[in-house]
Parts: sequence; structure tokens; C-alpha cells
Amino acid sequence: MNSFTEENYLKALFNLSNEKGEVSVNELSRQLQLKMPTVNSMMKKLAEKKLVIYESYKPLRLTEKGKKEAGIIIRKHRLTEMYLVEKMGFGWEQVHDIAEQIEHIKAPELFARMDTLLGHPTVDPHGSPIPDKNGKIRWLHYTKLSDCAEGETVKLAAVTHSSDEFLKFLNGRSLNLGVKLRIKKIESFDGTMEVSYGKRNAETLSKIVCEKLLVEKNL
Amino acid sequence: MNSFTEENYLKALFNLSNEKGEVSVNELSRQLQLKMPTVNSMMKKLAEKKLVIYESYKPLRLTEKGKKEAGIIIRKHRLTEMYLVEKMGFGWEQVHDIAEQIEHIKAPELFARMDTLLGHPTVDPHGSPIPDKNGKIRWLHYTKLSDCAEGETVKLAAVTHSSDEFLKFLNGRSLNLGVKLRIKKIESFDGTMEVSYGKRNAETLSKIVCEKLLVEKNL
DNA sequence: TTATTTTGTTAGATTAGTCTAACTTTATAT
DNA sequence: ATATAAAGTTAGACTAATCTAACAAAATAA
Ligand SMILES: [Mn+2]
Ligand SMILES: [Mn+2]
Ligand SMILES: [Mn+2]
Ligand SMILES: [Mn+2]
Repeated sequence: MNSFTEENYLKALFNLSNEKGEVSVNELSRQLQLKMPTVNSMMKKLAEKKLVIYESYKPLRLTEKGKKEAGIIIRKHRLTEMYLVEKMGFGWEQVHDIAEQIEHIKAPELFARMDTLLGHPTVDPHGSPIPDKNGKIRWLHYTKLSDCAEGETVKLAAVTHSSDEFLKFLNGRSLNLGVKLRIKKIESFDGTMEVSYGKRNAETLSKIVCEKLLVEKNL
Repeated sequence: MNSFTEENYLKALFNLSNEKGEVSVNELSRQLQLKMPTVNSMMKKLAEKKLVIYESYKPLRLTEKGKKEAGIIIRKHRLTEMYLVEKMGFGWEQVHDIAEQIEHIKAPELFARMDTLLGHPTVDPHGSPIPDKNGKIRWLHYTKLSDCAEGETVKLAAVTHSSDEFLKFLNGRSLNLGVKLRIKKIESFDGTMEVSYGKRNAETLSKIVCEKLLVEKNL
């Protein structure tokens, strides 16, 4: 059984690998807010446990076993977030920190029940895919809003950052998942977009925001 | 903030104090399955934190602060058990071990929501009282079934042990909380009771079992 | 009341997880 | 190509939580 601490390393490594491909000790230590030597020695330990492939001065990689275990933790995290939102009435901006703790609970039946009660959801409240029972993720084919063109109509499918402030910002302008956005105008010099959706006719979104919104195209 | 470990000490000390009055290092170490020196040094640490009153060779006592914090952990434990049974469909024999972990989650909103969704329950699925938000327990005036007399009719109100096996034993004979029991006969030499309830006309319960069942008298 | 057993304490070791300081390797800039 | 900077590693220290061994105090039995 892995410790709470080890699980957080696995999860961070899994997420970074998927975002950036190669993961360095440096990046991982930044992500986890730990010093490099701390991460270095944990990597050796996880390598002993056959969860990580560690070679001096080389990028870090998860083994298949490591990917599976990380996937299962992320599954627990995302099922929990979904459960908190759908069954307990929390807002999508409130659930990440709670899930961060509950993901470490050792009780497969608990997560199996969440899954059943939710009807086997495939995405969490932020639009991220929920890995299956073997930790395998089914990747989704979304596009950053910032990569779309003027005139396109797209559906908001996911957010890539789930900080409280960002999600509250989206709440404030009714930018919920599923909303259909029409891109009215893109300012070429700074990438700011003017979009219309629902009852809102002309919301302006900075490039920073648009880069964090993932949308579905061919509607 | 107290650690997971410290919380388990506080809870165990609280429970033992309520059962037995005085608590020795020895008892506490047995309860927690730790060696005496381990408990001894943790008691000194908790005394530093003003949670425990520790004097060499004297019985252990919780301070008011210690009682409050212990009460709040027990509240989280029992609310969780109730939530798992009432809202997630678990059996009363399945929830203790899960609650043992979830009680340490630092997220007051989570437990506040459980409380609301459950309609502010006052007892857990085993009939134990749920402490209020300040950790105060409202004690209930129950009697052990083994202390009742032949001919009495009583209502099963709580169980004092919540091991999986014991609760499955009760499930097996439909001995659920709320059931009205009529005591038909008590064997004077071994305290075995013959009781009738529901559709069952003559169940025999050993003294060991009867001592673990708490009942309400004046119906 | 003395001897024995039980309980409690102290001292010192161990493991997990973290840190800082010093050093080495690799990458980047001149 | 060399110098400098950044990233990675090693060594050693620290804290929390546990243990064992040895000793001390209190309780119990003879
Ligand atoms: Mn999350
Ligand atoms: Mn976590
Ligand atoms: Mn319980
Ligand atoms: Mn616990």
C-alpha cells in the first residue's frame, strides 16, 4: 500500500507527464512545493517500488504500474468531485480541496458506490475525464478557446485550471460547462476575444482566460 | 491543527474516559495497539498542546479543549457513518472502517453538508449519540438488555460494539434498531435470554450478546 | 512487611519525509 | 570553447511517530 505522500508524488508526476511529456526533478519539485533533494530521494524510493523509472540526470517516467496507480488516485479524486457537486450540492469551485484529501481514502467500495450513484460518469465537474477502474484515461479531443477562429461557434467542454478564483470568475459570467459560445471578434494584438452566449451578447475574455477554456468544435 | 495520529489518541482517550472514568497509559496503549512508551511520549506532547493533563504516575485526563476536539472528531465519524448508511446505501456493518478514515478530513463544510442533508441527526447507525458542533455529547439513558427482567418489553436503541461480525450476526436475525423485544425467559445460571420480536417468536441470545445491546425501557 | 508483579518512565534506535549546504553534471550564453 | 547558470545529486541534520531495553514506582500477593 502506498502512503498518502507517495500517492501525491504519483499523481503529480502523472499529470505533468500528460501535460508536458518529459518531467524533470525540478518541475516535479515545483509542482509539489518541495525541494529538489526531497523529490530526488523519493524518486529513488518509488523506483525501488517499481512505480517510477529513475536514472541519474534523465527525465522521470512512470512505469505501467505507476501509471495505473496514479490513474486510480485521479479516478478517486474526480469521482469525489463529481459526487460532491451532483449529490451534495457543492459548487465546482469548492470541491477540489476536499477531493485532494478524500482521494487517499482506502475504501474501494466507497468509490464504487459513488460511481454507481452517479451513473458511471465519464467526466468530472471541470470537464476532465475520469479514468476507468484500471486507471486508464480516455483522452478527449478538445481545443483551447484561444486557438479558435473568429465566427466559430463552440461548446465549452472543460477548464484546465480549477482554482477557486478562476472558477468564481467564470461563475460570475455564467460560463458553465455546456454553454455554446459564438466568437464575435478576436483582437489580433492581444488575443482578447469577444463572445456571445446565453443571454450575454458581448462578453470580453482575455487571452489568459481563453487559454484555460477547452471547447468542442464540430457541433 | 492536530495530526491524524494525534486525533486518534484524543478520540480513544475520550471514549475510554466515558466508559471507564479513569484512563491509564496501559489501557490507552492497549486500545490503540501501541506500546506504553509510545503513548507516554504522546501524552507529554498533547499536554504541551493543552489537550491532555499529564502528571507522572497519575491517570490521564483530557482538558476541556481536548474534550471539545475529541468530540468534534467523533461528530465527524458518526455523521459520516450516518451519511454512508442513509444516503449511500451501505449497511451499518460496513461503515465504521470508512468513517475511521473520513473523520480526519479537514473540511468543515463537508460535515456541515452531511448534517444538513441528513436533517441534523442525533444518533449514528449504531445508536450512539452524535456530538454537537462544539463536541458536546447529549448522553442517553439506555439500559443493557442483560440488565432487564423477564416479562419486560423494551426497544432496541443502540449497540455498544460495532464489529462487522457482531453486526452481521444481528442482521442475520433481523435485530435492527427500533425493534421491540419481549423478554420471555432468562436462564438464571448463564443469563441467556429468550426473546420475541417482529415475526420471530423465540430467539435465544447469549449473555455476551445481551450485554452489547442497549434498550429503552418505559415504552 | 517484604517479595513479586504490573504499570509507568527514560534512554536510545529506527523509519518516513522533509530540509540546507556543498558538490557535480548538463545546458546556455558569450 | 570557455564561462556561467541551471538542474541534479550527495551528505548530513531534523521532526514525528514508532519501537526495544533498562530502570523506577506502585499495586498486589505472600
Ligand atoms: Mn480537482
Ligand atoms: Mn492529495
Ligand atoms: Mn464507528
Ligand atoms: Mn481514525
